[in-house]
Amino acid sequence: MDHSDGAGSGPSRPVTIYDVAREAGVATSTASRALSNPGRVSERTRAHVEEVARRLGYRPNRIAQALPSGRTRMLGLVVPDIANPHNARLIRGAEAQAAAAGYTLVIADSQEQPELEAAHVERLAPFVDGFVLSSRVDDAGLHGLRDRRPVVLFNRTLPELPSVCVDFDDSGRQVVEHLTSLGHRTVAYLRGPATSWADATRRAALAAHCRRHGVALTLLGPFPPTLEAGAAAADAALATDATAVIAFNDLLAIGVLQRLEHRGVAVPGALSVVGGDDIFGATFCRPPLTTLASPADQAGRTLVDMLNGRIDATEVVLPAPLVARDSTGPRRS
Amino acid sequence: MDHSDGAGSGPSRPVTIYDVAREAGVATSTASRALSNPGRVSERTRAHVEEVARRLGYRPNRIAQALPSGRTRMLGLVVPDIANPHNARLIRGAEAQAAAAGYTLVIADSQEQPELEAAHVERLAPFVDGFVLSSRVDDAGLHGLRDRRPVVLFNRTLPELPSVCVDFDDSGRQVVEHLTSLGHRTVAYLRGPATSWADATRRAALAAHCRRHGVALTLLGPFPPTLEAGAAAADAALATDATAVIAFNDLLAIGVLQRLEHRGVAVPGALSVVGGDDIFGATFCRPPLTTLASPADQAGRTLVDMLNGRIDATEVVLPAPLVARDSTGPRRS
DNA sequence: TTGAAAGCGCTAACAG
DNA sequence: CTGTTAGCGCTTTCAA
Repeated sequence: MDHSDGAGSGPSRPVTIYDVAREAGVATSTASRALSNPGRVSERTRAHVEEVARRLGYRPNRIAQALPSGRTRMLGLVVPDIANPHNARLIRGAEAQAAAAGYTLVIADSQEQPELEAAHVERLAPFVDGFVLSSRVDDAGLHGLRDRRPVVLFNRTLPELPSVCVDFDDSGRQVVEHLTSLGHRTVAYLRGPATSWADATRRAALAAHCRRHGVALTLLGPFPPTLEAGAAAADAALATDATAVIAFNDLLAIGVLQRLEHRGVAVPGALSVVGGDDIFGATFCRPPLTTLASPADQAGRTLVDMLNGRIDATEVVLPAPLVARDSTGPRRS
Repeated sequence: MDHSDGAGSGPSRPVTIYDVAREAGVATSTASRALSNPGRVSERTRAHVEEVARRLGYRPNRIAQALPSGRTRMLGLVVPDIANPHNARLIRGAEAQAAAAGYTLVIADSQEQPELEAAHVERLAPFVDGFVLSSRVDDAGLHGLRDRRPVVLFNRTLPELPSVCVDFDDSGRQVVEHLTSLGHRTVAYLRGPATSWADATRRAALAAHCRRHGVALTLLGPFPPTLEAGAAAADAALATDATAVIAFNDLLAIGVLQRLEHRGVAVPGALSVVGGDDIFGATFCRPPLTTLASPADQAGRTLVDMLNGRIDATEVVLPAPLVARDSTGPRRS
């Protein structure tokens, strides 16, 4: 099928606003106003220009629009691991809200590497109006970026930067109380990446609540937050006298579960295991994982709203209720 | 034109190539050449301009660069479900190869909705030099897009469009032979989305191989390719006399496994289950899932190479070997 | 209400 | 090898 308009004369160039203006018999500025700034032009003209534009199949060149204004109506979202279902929820939430506001969300995966994250941000920056970051970059790097583009942070706080975080303190309390109610007095925390603000915060909250409840807390790691790292993490935990372990996230926790099964350690009989974000898999691993229901989708929506200035709060904290499944149980006697 | 910088008055505008040229005492075109077209300028000048650019902190305005050339060095990748770990592998592969070629990959999630996919493509098109699509859009829609931007397809073929597909025929053969070798003679296929080319192709391959081996094949569905849909799919399968079921993908297969356990149906004792893409979760669901090792990461790399013209093959077919785990076993007697 | 014209920052002819 | 200049397509003053 031939969609060209100039009777078979070469590949037809895209229709510009000049074509529309000429065809409609008005100035380009009038055409521009009619199309994108209705109200500053007579109704008759507007309708006419619009009709012509439609007839010609005119599509504004977004790049050209962006050049003078500097605005592209695109938002960047960088996650540390796109294979982690937890981030999929963040993405879904952010994307829905971005679309609702007429923005396009572009997603990038930093694979837990701060350098890769920085590279992505560097590349995307010229094309986006702002960033949602689930970041592994250090504070200085984040501050540097802020001068270029507006930034909002997921699960991380930094002075001057808006953020949405899980309530690590309260969820830490829930976990510790859950474990103490089951009789546990010796607990190990399996750390996530050293560059993770969430890990540091979670760890601190856990430490505080353990102290308050007279629970001994052992810190193990850091470990990569992956299924594979679960083996080493499980072995490390078994080398302590902990009767329960809390993992940085579900990926690590499920990996731990696999290793424990492999080593013949009963869960929760011999060891209780707690995860961190209630991902896909937490319901069907063996045993189903006790974890925290991280509200990543809502976080995504809220972050985009903040970036667009539709919410002017600067530090939003979202609850992450404990979901008790079968990987935790009474302390072995 | 006023390109002055006005010594310290107000928020410093970004430094442009004009600033660099003036500071270096050369023409803008010389500065441009020195920076982006080395070789057509004297070594001395090049070095000098580069030094000045660095000192001033010059960063080319990508939007401005893209306006005349129409090229942004960005590639779009749209997947039907970003929460499906299978797609995460596709993304990883594509991203790595894009980065290696100096491209930025922007990712979008169509949530299995053709309309949403079309909307994403529409929005991204002005900003990307081409698309990798794991598409649910119909053939006509795809052809329309092709006139706008280069497109390559994952797990779908269409005349005139380059594609990378899993070898559905051979993987179908492997599955059928695996099941017949276990004594199965009555098999059900749990369909995926009606808009999925992969589903249609897989189904056809399965049908052909079943016929060849004298196996009765029942088609059930279509079902959404989700964990949740697994319940209905399992129930439908149990209502037939099939002794083995093949699911469109692992998400659905794992959902089936959950439902079967819930209903007290032994796997593989009473029913064997086969998945489709070997995702995260396939190793630790109960029982571990027999499935096909879909080479999504390699597909991602190859697709990007095709888009960049680094590979000029037009239809690449990748093998997806059967991975036999514990969800398949001898037919119940 | 409409038109003319000046840029947005960069690249690419075309001269010199 | 380097400088001058004309756009890329659009928005936006500034006049009329």
